[in-house]
Amino acid sequence: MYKVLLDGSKDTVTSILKDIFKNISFSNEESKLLQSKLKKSDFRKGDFLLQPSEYIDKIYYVYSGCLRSYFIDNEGKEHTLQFAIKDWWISDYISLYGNSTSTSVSYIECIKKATVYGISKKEFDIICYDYPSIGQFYIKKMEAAFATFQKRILENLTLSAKDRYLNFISMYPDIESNVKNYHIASFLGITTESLSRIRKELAND
Amino acid sequence: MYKVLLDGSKDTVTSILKDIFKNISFSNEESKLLQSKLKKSDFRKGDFLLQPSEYIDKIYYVYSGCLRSYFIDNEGKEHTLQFAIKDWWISDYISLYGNSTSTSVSYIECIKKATVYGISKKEFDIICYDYPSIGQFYIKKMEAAFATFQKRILENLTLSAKDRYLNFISMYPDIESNVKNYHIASFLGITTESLSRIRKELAND
DNA sequence: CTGATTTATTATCATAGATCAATTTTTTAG
DNA sequence: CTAAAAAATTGATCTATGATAATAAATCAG
Repeated sequence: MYKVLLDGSKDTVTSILKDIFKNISFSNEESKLLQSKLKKSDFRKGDFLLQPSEYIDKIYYVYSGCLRSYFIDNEGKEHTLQFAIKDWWISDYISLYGNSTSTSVSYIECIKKATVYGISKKEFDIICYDYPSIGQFYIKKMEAAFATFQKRILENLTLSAKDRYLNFISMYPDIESNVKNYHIASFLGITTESLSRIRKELAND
Repeated sequence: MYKVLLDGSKDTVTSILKDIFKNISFSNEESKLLQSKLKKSDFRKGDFLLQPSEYIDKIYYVYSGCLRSYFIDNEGKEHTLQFAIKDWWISDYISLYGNSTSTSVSYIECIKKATVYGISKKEFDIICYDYPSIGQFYIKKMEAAFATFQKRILENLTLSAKDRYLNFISMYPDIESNVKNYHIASFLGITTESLSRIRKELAND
C-alpha cells in the first residue's frame, strides 16, 4: 500500500486529492491542475521543513507523521505554536499573512517521520479564486483553525497550567505520544519542570 | 454627512460598500445583492449586539464606534477576546465556527456609540462562493486575523504583563481611550489591580 | 550492547501576579 | 450640581510557577 503511494500512479494521486480535499469532487481539469501544483515531500524526524532564513511561501498538508511549528524568542526560549498530524495544514502564518515587520524566527520541524504535500500560497490563492469549491474549502479550514486559536487564547487566560495540560492530552491524544514533554510545556507556556510536577501530581490520584 | 448616511440614498450605500470592501469593484448586480444583505444597526454604549442565549449567525462590520467581545468563565470572570473599531469585523467565532460543544457564554458589547453592518454568515458564504473577488477578500481578512491571534498567543507565552500592556497601547492607541482599565486587564489576562500597578510604575519614568 | 547525549524528575528558593480589603477618584443619573 | 454608583488605586499578604542546580531515566549512535 505504501509502495503504491510512492509510484505516483494516476489513481493514487487522485485518491490523495480526495484525502486532502475531502468531499469536494473535481473535474479532470481541476484534478490535473491540483496534482501539478501539490509537491510531495518526505521528512525524517529532526528534519526542518523550513530554515528560518528561507522565505516561506507555502502551506503544507500533513499526510502522515507529526510536525511542530515553533519560534525562538530573544532569550533563546522555544515556543510551540502548533502541532500538526494527519489531515492538518501547517505553515508560518505570521510571516505568510502578517505584515512583515516580524522579527521572530520561526521553524517547522518534523518530530515523527512525515509525508507532506506543499503548495505555493500564491498559486493556491489563484486556485481558490478560480475554483469556488476549493475557495470554500479553504475558508472553512481557516475558520476552524481560527476558532481553535481563539479557544486557546481563552484557555491561556482562564485555566491553570494543570487544567491546560489536561485539556491538551484530551484534545490531542494522538499527538502526546509523539512529542517530548518539553514540546508540550512550550506549547502550554510553562517550563518543563512545572510540567513534570503537574504530571507527578496527576499520577498520585 | 451623517444625515446623508441615514437616508439610505443609492450613492451613499454604494460608498459604504466601498468602505467595507475596499478596493473591490462590483457590478451593479453584485452591489445590489450586497446592499440587500447588509443590515445597518446602531448601538449605544452599554448595548449588547448579542444576548448569550441568542444563536449567533452573523458577522459584523464596524463602521464607527467601539465594541468588544468577551466571555464569562465558570468563576464569573470576564475575559476580553477582541476589541473592534472602524474597519474591523467582529463575531463570536467560536460558536460560529467551532464545534458546538462549547459551554462558554459569550457577549458582544458596545463600549462606544457604534454603527455596524451585519450580514448572515450563511448568506455571506454563498456570496463568497458566487463572487470570487469577495471570497478572496474574506480569505485575506481571515488570514490577517489569524496572524494577529497567533501573535497574541506568542505574546501571552513570551512577555510579562508590563510588556503586553506596552504592546497593547502601541498597537491600539485608538482603542485605549475608549475602554475601561478592567477591559484592558481582562484582554491582557491580568487583574485590574495588577494593571493599576503597572500603570503606576510606568508613570514613574 | 554500551557509553554518550538528551530528556525528565526532584528539590530549594525567588518572584510576578493573584487575592482580599480599604480608600480614593471618576462617572453617571436625576 | 449633587448623591450614588462604578472604576481605579493602594497596601498587605499569598501562591502558582519560574530559576537554578543536581540527579535519574531514557534514547541514540557506533
